[in-house]
Amino acid sequence: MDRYDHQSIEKKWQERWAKEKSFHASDTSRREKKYILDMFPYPSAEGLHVGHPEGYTASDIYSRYLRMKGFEVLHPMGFDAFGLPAENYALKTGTHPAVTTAKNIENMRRQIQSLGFSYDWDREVITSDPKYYRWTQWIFLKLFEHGLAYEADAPINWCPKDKTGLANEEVIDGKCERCGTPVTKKKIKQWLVKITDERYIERLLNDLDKVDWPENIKLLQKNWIGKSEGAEIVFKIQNPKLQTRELTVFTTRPDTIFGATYMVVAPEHPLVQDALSMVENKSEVEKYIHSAVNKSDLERTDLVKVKTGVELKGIKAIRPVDGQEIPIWAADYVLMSYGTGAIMAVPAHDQRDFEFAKKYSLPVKQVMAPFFQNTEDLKLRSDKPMVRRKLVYGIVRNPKNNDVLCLRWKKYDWVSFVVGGVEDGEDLITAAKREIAEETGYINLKFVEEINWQTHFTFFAKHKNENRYGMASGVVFDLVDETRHQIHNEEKEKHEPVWVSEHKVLDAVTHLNAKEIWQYYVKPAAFIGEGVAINSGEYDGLTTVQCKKKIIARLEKDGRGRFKVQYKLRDWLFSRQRYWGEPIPIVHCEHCRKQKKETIVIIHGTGSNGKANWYDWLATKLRELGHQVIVPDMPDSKQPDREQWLTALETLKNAFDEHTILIGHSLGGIAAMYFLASRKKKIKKLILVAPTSTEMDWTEFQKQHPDNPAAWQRKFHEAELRYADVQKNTEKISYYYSDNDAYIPAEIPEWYKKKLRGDYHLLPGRNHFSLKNGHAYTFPEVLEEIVGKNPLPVGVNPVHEKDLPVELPNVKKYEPTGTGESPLASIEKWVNVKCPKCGKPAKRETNTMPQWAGSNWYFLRYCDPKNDKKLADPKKLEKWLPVDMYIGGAEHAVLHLLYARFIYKFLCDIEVVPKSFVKKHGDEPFTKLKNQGLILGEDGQKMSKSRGNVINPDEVIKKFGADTMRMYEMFMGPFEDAKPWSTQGMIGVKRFLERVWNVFVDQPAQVSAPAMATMNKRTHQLVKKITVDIEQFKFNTAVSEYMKYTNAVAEAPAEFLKQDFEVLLRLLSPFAPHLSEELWEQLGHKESISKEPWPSFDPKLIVEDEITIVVQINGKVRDQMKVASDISEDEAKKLALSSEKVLKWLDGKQPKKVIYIKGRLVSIVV
RNA sequence: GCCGCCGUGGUGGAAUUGGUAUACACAAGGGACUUAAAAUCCCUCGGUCGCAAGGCCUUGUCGGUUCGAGUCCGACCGGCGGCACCA
Repeated sequence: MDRYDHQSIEKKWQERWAKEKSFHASDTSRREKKYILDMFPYPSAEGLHVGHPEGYTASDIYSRYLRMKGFEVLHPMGFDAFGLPAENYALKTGTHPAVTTAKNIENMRRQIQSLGFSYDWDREVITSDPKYYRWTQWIFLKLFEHGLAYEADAPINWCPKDKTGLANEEVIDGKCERCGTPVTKKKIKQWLVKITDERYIERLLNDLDKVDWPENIKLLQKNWIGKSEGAEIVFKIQNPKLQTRELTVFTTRPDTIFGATYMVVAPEHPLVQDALSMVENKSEVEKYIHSAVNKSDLERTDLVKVKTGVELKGIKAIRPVDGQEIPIWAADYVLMSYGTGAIMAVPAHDQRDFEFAKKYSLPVKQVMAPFFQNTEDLKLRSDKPMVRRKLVYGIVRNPKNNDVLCLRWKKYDWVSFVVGGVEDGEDLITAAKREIAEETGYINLKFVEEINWQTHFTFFAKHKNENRYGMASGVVFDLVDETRHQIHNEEKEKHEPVWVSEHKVLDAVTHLNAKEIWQYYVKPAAFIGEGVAINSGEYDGLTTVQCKKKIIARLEKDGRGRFKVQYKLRDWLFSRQRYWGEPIPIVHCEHCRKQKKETIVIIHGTGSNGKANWYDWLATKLRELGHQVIVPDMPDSKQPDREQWLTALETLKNAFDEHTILIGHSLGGIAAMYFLASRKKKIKKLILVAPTSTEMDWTEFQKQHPDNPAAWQRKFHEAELRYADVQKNTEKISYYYSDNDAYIPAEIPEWYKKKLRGDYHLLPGRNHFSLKNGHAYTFPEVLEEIVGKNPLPVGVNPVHEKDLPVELPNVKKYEPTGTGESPLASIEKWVNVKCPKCGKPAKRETNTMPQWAGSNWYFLRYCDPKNDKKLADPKKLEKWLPVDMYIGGAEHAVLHLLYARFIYKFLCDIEVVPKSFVKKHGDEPFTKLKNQGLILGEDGQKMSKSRGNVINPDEVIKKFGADTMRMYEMFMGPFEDAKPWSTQGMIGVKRFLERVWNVFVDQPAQVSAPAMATMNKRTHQLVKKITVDIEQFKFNTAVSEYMKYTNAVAEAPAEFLKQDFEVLLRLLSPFAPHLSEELWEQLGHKESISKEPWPSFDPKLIVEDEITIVVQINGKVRDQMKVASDISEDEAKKLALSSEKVLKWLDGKQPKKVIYIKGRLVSIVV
């Protein structure tokens, strides 16, 4: 036999596998399927990186292993071929990106194939192929149809010098990668995908629990989604001249609302512009806003530590719970992009607000007291009464040496400050002074400061035989001189004064609440934990959790707020101003846009406002679709006056024409009718939602609702209402009512039915369509009535499905336009098209999709890569999905994996993936995920051209062979860890493979011996270990196991037979397939080793008959003994205790305890 | 700052999940074969004391739980990754 010539062997087998399509995945096979997926690469000009084969080898080993185990394995490969580098190269050289890309793909495919991976190349997908991106575009159309893709102004990174938009990767340290100019933000109209949609976001969060992924990746996604629960609270703004009457904030701590001492809005907040004309410090505000808005991201993050802001002088907000007026500031520590862009600042309980308040001397009001519950001997006793006491800590400092006066308690192991009760009518300072004199005798004290900080605690007061609830704050004094009064004996028995150095106070003091006060005194900070409400009126004494609930309930009742869930996740920016990407299949049509849209006016009911109930939700939805919506706050809504309301509506008269839809809820309904009856012109539609009526019995109403003064209502409904005129002045009437409305008796809708023609909709169980009874935040029925089932924005028209793909035009120039538009915008021939809706001249969308667009669904296409009728045949999807194992780099932990999950869920929802399948397998695409660790350069640094530590896989393969490279990459270390490359280390693996080869050369007798005897025990053990290691992705220990095994063979070759070698080759074939195939063939087999079954082992044969047991004395190994593996506990102990060494170590002493761990050790305790 | 992960010989790493720490490999040193080199094979290889038998110490540092800790708990030190004013 020849020398191990890896080059010719590897070439031979790669050609044979390709020719015979050895790794074809059959769609029709009856065998159980497995789908093993690699993250497909970007075809870069540099070609393959040594990092790629790590993941590919692992997945290849796993795939080959599963095939041998009898599974039908889908193991595909493709290319994520759209992207920036090809476009940048085109800019430089004029070479078409398609050409560059094709060349790079060819090279990379060759490199990948030279490693002998078992891909089914017939299923290759390339995202830049029109046959592929046709379906990427199709998915976009579906997203658009379902309201999940929309246009909005969004900021892009903009290089003012190059006049071009930049991708995030092109921004290095806040500067343009090419010219070094600081990057600014520019707002342009862009496409966004609504990944935050309520139909998806909770599923994206919760379904993480259903997948077998590394915990850190799941956590990364969870944090990225960033869910927080709290409340949305509406603050009234007192200045009547402002258009903005309200400021809505989001907070996770509604329980601290009484501590909101000021408001902050982001510099970009609309209130700022609105208020500008009437603030007293206009130029100051303007200056601040200008500098804040123009700060780059870099500057904003750089200045994290220094918060800046400016007060909007002359404008105040009103705290809803107690009507307190508080100032409003604009500051860039509040971000427009999160929540509502405005906060209520609670400096006592939020660190950022605290820093800001300190800097600008704003009041800090504590409303949550830290609470400590004492345990052990101070534990509360349920049979004793609870007494609340106000306490004060008297902290005395000696200015000469900075020592602090403490008390050491004699009966207990305590140290505290002087502490005592505050008597009724006594102020803190007097009380503290009195206690200090009584307990320590010091009388000459100089008042320094009151620590305006309360802590609460409970304990059982033994001396009084009662439970105590203490509320403590502190007063600080300086010691003037050491004059001391006599102390009572009673006090002397209890405790003694001790002086503690100020640095040691925290260690010395034993009471947690005293420590807390001291800490606040030394370094005041916000208390962000949970506690007990104080200074909060009727809410005092409630815990944070209780207080949150009560305050939210109160705000909801008042229509001033509601429970709210907020996420950090933003919508997915889905357009790029680039050439080399999928064109967005949309046509913008001016003609369609110009068609008149409806104006919608919503009139609220008694005691409500325009933001309450479902009004805001409906208004937002309608505005998103391009409608004009007016939701006026009606004057004096608690005591509504008809004439005032009609006057208010009269001021909106320009809004009423034949396109107007008027919605009135409750009293707003009757108001709408009075208004309509007084007019001469028609409107389009009147929608009445549980309207009141002139027929209402207000006496009965008052009985039912004693807290709701009906007098105003009665007065409102007194005037005559000509229902015929109402009917006359509207094209259509639509009426919504409920079957359990506490305010509108059931006969009222019946009465209306006779009086007004229209569509009457009964919606059971909806109460009065208001917040007070239930959670009427949304009203999808009315929305659908106005805009239809799947509303689309006007003038933005999707390309017909049959016209897909919208192919990229062939161009010569790739320069950006300088306006921030895509290079496609200048290709007039392509841009100008007929509107797919009206046929008039229109323009194509010129933005292209981001790279994620093609990569978030490619694993579906592998199931049916050539289908030109559908994205993929449902039957084939059913056959292969979900992906059983997905392998790739952790850098895709958040974006790619989140987007892919989202798109997959969407495709499940629209039944591209069959419903029955989803029901059975769920809607998570990747059951199991493994991240390969980074391969570093030989210097332990990240590989990079500039460091010159890049390893070229082509050279490695040429010199050492594909099998050696594959095995070495597995041997380097744990699959998921980062690890440095070592060419030296590879030599060890190469030697190993040569040894395997030489075993056949040197031991022909044994190898060819007839396989009569049973397989070696060592081989059984090998089968077990390798099987377990592959299942657990512990490839590094698997390789070491092969090495140990061959070392054992080399030591005693005569003990191993042909069948042992055959098993070794089968086990080795996933790791080193070329060598294994070659030797397998040389052993006389005709069929490929990949078609062989995976070896099995006999568990009985693995057990050694003789094992070594260790004897420990007091935890130290003192002896070893060889015993039969089935030795009993008693025998083992007896044997251990009789060992010579053990006797010597025991030295006559009797063992206290003897522990036996089966098959491991005997532990003797002396 | 917050969240997560990690720290074992000269190096990459192993350790049956709480049970003989340093498997397997690389490097280094010594030897065999050879005119020589490469290749190959054999021996040594955590530290320290000892002629030896053997003892003592050792998994970033300190402390704890346990018969027993690289593994569990607490504090600290150092490194890596993610997020970064998210109300």
